[in-house]
Amino acid sequence: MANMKKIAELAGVSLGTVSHVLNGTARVREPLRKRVLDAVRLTGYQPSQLARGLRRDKTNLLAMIIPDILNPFFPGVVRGAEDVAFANGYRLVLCNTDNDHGKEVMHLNALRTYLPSGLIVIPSDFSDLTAQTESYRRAGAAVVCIDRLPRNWIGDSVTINNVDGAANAASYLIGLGHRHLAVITGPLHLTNSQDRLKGFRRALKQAGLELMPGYMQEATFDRAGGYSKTKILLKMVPRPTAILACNDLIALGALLAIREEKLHCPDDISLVGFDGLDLTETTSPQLSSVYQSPYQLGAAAAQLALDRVAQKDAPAKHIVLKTELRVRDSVAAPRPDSEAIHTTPRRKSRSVAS
Amino acid sequence: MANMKKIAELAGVSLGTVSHVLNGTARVREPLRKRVLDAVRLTGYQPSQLARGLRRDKTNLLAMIIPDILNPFFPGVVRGAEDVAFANGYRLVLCNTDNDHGKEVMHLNALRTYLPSGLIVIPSDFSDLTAQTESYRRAGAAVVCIDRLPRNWIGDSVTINNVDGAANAASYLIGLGHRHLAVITGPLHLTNSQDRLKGFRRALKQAGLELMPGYMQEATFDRAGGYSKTKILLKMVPRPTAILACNDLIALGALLAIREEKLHCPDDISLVGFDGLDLTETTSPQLSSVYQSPYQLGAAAAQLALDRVAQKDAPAKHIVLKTELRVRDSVAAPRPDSEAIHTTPRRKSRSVAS
DNA sequence: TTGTAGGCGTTATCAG
DNA sequence: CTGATAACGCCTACAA
Repeated sequence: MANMKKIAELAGVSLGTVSHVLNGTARVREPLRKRVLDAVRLTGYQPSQLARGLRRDKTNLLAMIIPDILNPFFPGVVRGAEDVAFANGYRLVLCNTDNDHGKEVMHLNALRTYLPSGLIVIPSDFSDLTAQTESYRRAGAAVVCIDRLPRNWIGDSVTINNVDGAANAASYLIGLGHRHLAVITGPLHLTNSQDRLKGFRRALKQAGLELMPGYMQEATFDRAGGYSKTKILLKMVPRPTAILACNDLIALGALLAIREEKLHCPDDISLVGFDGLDLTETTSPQLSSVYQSPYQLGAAAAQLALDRVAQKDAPAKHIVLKTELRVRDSVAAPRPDSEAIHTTPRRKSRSVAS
Repeated sequence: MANMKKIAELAGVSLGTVSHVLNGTARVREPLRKRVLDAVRLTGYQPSQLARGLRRDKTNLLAMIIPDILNPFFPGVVRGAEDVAFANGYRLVLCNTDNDHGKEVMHLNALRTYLPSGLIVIPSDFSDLTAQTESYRRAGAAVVCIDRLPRNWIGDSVTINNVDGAANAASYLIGLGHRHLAVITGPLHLTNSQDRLKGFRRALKQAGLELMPGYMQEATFDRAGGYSKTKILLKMVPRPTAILACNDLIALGALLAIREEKLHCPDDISLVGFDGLDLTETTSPQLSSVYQSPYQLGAAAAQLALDRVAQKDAPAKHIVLKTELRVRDSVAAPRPDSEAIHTTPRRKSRSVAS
């Protein structure tokens, strides 16, 4: 490959001049400038990101650490980040942790030696990441945590309003007349799970309802988790008339369990998911869900990281994105016979922002 | 961060010795060796991948170019590649092309300057990539094309047996008694689309059936494509009794169109998808599909790339993975009244490998 | 405005 | 077996 030296020769100028032209780091007289640019075009020269990175102590790479790209929520996040990165001349290095903190630390340590400009992390759990990320910051790299936060996190972050999102969904169900609401949370060591539960609790409290013992089940954020916990819920007496599943995969598992128990959603039991993935549109019944935009989450994170690169010591930013309850066919008023009180049933209402 | 010089000082040896210990490039006497290793442990030293890459003319990065991580087929591919990469100390740089050849070329050119050891590409279309990839090969990087192949591709590749997969599905439908089979292909400038159509045609021919005019529709590989083309198919006279959708998203769109036309799958029309994504299990009816393993595709590609790095001039390898027809609820024998000939209906058969 | 030269952290060559 | 030392390609003072 061509390098700067060759360009310099071809253009009949010195190495420094080539660099100046390329980086606009000094005013170069037009004829020389043109000769350099011509040589660049002629050879298709592109500067070595490696050498440049070595010299500048920073590359145009953005490191991104996520739990698992196979979880349908994350591709959107990655894509959002990649688009913003690409638009600004950055590339994404992607790593999966499988929610394994050990793997996360390995990636964190390994990636640093590529001197990325920024690091976007969806933490594997609530472990403190300060030590690891601090070394990035010392190296001049921006660090942004998204979706959930590690213990003691005070740096930049992008999350969604989990509390309001969940509260909204629960309130909606309560408004339909439900009094026996159950919740299947994600792993409670994740801050987003905690917050969704908090929102659910808040809505119940506001309505003067109690969370019955056993009506709160903690599951993994996947179909299997939703399936098994729903099986438990459906056996309880009294059986809940509505379930808030704290993500869509859990809701999907719940739907399967409900179907398997020969119950009908929404007639026997209402179901609301969280995330609003595409797949909620193709189940039957179509799944109601608290929508959030994974793309926006990733894009905002990448933008925040790039901003931080430019403005090293602005105060930490905490972006909180909105959610939107999308009501579809999986919710209905409870059966009259299953409740003493019966409020007017509403169905097919449109979006309710939170 | 600590660097080799510091380690050398701390261990009281020379720079070269440190390098030798770290890379096993020369036998170093135990006491010295130990002192170096201790210094490394003490400082948490990690070699700069940038400097190393610059010197070696090659990094531990694997570049991966895919159409769109939002398409649910690709995350599996990426994950397979990442796992193999990670296990061998490599990291993945991920880029999306949106099937835009221009964007693809930009990525191709930009990524090269990071000197990745390998490049895994899912081509955006049938454009010739030889020029671009040749420059990778000259730089000593392995190039592997997967899923579909660009024009004139003679290098390493990993694909699936698209022809047999599609033929198998069509034969199965024919075996059920269907005589009016339609196919919705993907974009026909993609080799996988071409091959699936080829397989479909072969099965028809073998059964002495003809592909009726209009029964072959070309769509984009997404829900919208499947939806609109199915609408067309359902209006035809005679209406096809079975549709082979050349990927699952198309099948999903088809299902929606069928539902919207107040028809019933599989009673009125049988439907088979391609890919066997998770979402085929949660539709109703559950979607039959020609399964392939995206994870294996990605993993094989990464492995092939790493093998190639080790064995630069072994002959090009073309790995072809198998598919497996997964029969679920979306297929049935055609209605007796819709066909003169009526073969014995079969349902719920298990997997049929191809 | 342009050229020169030192050095970023490694690896690899070559003496000792 | 160990230690200097010269690149790798680029950026950036600093000198001209």
